[in-house]
Amino acid sequence: MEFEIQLEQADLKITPPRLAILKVLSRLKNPATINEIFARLKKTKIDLATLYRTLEAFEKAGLVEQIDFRQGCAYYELKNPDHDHHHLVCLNCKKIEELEGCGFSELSSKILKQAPNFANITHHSFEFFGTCRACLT
Amino acid sequence: MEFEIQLEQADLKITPPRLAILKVLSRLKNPATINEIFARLKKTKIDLATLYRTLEAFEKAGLVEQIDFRQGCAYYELKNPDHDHHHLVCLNCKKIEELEGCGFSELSSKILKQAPNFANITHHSFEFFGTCRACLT
DNA sequence: ATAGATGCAAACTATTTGCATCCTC
DNA sequence: GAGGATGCAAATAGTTTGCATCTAT
Repeated sequence: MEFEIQLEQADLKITPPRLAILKVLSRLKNPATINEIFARLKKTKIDLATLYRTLEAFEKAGLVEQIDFRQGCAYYELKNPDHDHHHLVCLNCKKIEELEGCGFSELSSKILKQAPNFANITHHSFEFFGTCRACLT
Repeated sequence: MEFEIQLEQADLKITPPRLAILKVLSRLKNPATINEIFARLKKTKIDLATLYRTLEAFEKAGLVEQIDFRQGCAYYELKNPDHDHHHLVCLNCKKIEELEGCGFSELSSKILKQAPNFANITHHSFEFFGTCRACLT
């Protein structure tokens, strides 16, 4: 199975909670909050603390991306190295729209040239916020 | 005084706490957390709740920018419409380096073309995270 | 067998809210 | 004088941690 391989390659033990979480993440159409992910796991009873710890481990392993949408809680999505993309979020209804990528690798080296005190760039946030037409009233 | 004018133009009453907070903000070299700002206000005793409410009011009025640096708390800095810039943050020692702007207005209209469901873009996050040379060990 | 993962409960931190009082306009 | 601003205390929400038990390797 694909999920087992992902975990193995990330040096993470293959456990039922992790498989269930990966499955939920793989079915998301958009980044989701801990609570949204938790809700979709209801059938597979998993502790919230485990969910937090697992997502943290996934992030460290590079399997998951944590995103800040200014909603006071973190959003998560599976990381796909081949799919550089960002988001546009309606600050009113929280609708999330995907945007094409920013060309991170070139951007990153350009920035490093501008910042001689830094050795590398490992993460970035590149999100946009506004009002969607439906919320314009 | 300049601060009084800023408050007046923002339709905010001129009060001692607000002036003190503006003064602290104006002296920051980098975005600061609530606690850092609070610490610099020690002489002017202001309640934390007031600080939160004030910064929120300032943000709504466009005087202040709230930034997320993935540290679990918000950072704030005075907004300067003429100085489009972003940041590079060391995830280890939290050092903040300023980067030149992203050309937001052109970027924004480009993005709106890509997202027909959206009416406007009011905020964006554009921050980079990595390791500074001093933390490389 | 052992290191790491999980569940449960408790703790923590950042932030928000209710309300009485105070101050600016 | 009136409406908004402040301080204080209490509440909330998201997240983290300690620890005993369990499980994957």
